[in-house]
Amino acid sequence: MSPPDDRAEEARRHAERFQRVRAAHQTEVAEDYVELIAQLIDETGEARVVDLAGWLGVTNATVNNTIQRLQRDGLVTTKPYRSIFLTDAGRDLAVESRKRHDIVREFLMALGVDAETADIDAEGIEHHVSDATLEAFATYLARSTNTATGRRRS
Amino acid sequence: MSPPDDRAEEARRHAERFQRVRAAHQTEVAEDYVELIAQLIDETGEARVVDLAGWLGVTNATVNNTIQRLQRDGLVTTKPYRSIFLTDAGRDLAVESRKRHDIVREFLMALGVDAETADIDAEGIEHHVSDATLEAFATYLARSTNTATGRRRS
DNA sequence: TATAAAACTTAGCGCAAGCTAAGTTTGTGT
DNA sequence: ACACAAACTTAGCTTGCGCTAAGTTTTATA
Ligand SMILES: [Mn+2]
Ligand SMILES: [Mn+2]
Ligand SMILES: [Mn+2]
Ligand SMILES: [Mn+2]
Repeated sequence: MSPPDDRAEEARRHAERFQRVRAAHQTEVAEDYVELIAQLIDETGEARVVDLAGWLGVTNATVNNTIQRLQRDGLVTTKPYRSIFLTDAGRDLAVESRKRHDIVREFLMALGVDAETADIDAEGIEHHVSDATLEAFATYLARSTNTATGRRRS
Repeated sequence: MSPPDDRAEEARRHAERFQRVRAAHQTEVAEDYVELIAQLIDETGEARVVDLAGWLGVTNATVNNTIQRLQRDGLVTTKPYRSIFLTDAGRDLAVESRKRHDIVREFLMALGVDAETADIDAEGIEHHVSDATLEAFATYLARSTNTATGRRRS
């Protein structure tokens, strides 16, 4: 059973999965940054380097480097010594990331995970959840919300 | 409401979460490698560089570099031009990673995610699931297995 | 308004993780 | 046994993403 060809095919698919994970890692920092930038702008009026550094737990210099990459990639704009703004693409990515992040966090809590743990785990998990899985999370969430509200499923 | 002190405290905790995610990323490659090495040894008798490269979707040279790091970190042993072995620490990490990986994958499938998507997402999610969350996944899994077997919850 | 503090940038570094190209060793088949 | 193929290693490169230290600009305050 399982001739070498099947085995090779299995390896190929396995490798494909890893390539997807590696790709996700490349967009991860961008997602976290734009999400945070959007939040800071909404809540405080502006996103400054020093704030991002404080909220992310990295140095100002690191934020600067990253912002340059994000600018290169068309997600933010900024002028020397001025605060950071999102481009349309950046704002879109921020909204999508935020939505995803919230669903993951709420899903974990609905499953019975405590809030602090849900916050921690969601920060990492959010970047590895496909649309299909997010859909499944949202469905579970809707059902458990209904249940909690007193409704019952058929 | 929410004086600056509360805000600063919120930022501190937010930063802490990111530091945890960054830490998880540093162990991620090691986990995937030892898990795969264990599997190859179990299924084929040995783990060779060329096989790892094929299953991971990277070049032989990359595998070599990584194996050197893993050896430096005490997870594997290997001699020039020979195949790769796990140390006790490596084997322990492999077993734990495999268990975690399986629970995540089965949990996603139990939630209604198709097998291929579950395989892809689990490959990334597994590294960001705390013990508490894994516990919650396992609990859900046990419950849904019972349900599928015909039993009903009280 | 001058000075000090805070914020921001730049320079220069390190490590992880990928790559290609070239060389070495091992294993196979005739 | 030899030749060739396959496997493995090495050298040298790139990018991402962290850091510290030093310099520049802006903002606050005395
Ligand atoms: Mn997020
Ligand atoms: Mn995140
Ligand atoms: Mn795994
Ligand atoms: Mn993985």
